Amino acid sequence: MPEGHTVHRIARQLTLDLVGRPVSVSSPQGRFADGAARLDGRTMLAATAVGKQLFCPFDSGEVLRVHLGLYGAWDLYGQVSPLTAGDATRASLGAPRVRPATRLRVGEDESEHAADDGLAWPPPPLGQVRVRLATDAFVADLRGPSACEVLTPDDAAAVRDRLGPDPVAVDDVDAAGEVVVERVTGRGVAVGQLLMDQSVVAGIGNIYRAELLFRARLDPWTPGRRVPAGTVRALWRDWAGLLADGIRDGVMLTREDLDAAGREAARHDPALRHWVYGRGGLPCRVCGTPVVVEDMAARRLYRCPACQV
DNA sequence: CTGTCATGAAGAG
DNA sequence: TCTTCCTGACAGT
Repeated sequence: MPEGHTVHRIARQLTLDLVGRPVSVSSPQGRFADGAARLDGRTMLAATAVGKQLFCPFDSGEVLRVHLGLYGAWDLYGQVSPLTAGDATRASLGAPRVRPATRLRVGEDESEHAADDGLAWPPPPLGQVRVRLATDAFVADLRGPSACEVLTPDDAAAVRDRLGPDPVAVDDVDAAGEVVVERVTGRGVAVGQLLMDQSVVAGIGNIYRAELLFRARLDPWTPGRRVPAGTVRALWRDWAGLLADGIRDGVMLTREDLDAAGREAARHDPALRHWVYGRGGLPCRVCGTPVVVEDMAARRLYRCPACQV
């Protein structure tokens, strides 16, 4: 499910297929009925991700805010615009009323696949759909979010202000990096915990956390104030690069050691994608020492006890 | 069928 | 640091 790259991809998708159009907003499940009624028929003005949060301002002056949490996902149907040149063959299959089809699950491991859905348009909601955003040609169904609410622009800005920098959302990447340097080196909390703190840096989840720290060969338990500023800058730049890759490819592939063939294999096999995440007890890909799994602030932490110092 | 686990984070104490 | 919320996949019975 979602770390930062997923939400940026969703923002791009909604920008292509909903922004600038009046959007039919409903809540098939009913739990967002009031919010849906306030937005229904309004034009979506933008769709923007900051960290793991999605903000969609409407011409009513209100802002839809969505956070997927641990389980949230979007299902897309109909004429789904290609996000990158690479998927160009697989978009908009035919006229929606005749051949709805492309169901594209975004949020899980993003193995997006088209599936023939039958004949009905609009497609019947699958599962508990909190909100449906629809045009004649495109449907986006949101299931299982931890947050889905309508905010005033001020309240939306307040939420954004509580977040640390997101490399994709900031104007000046280097200046934003200095903010992260201050927020990491100013505290005694473990750096592994600080990278997961959305008010320090936005968008990093458990997988990127483990992988960024391995790539830096840095022990996650190092207190923030013991991490050299240059190391934090390098972590920030690495995060910016990994996020850009994830947005482009739709996959969290964090191994820079793979050649083109290796990367292609890893795209299809989650077991090949990471250095340490999910590899507890397995040999470190660099030194062979078993990867350690332990708890850090109630989340699973993966690290190589030999490489990361 | 049940139990377990998961890429998140708010809120209580 | 613990509990709670939300959903789905999968392993085991």
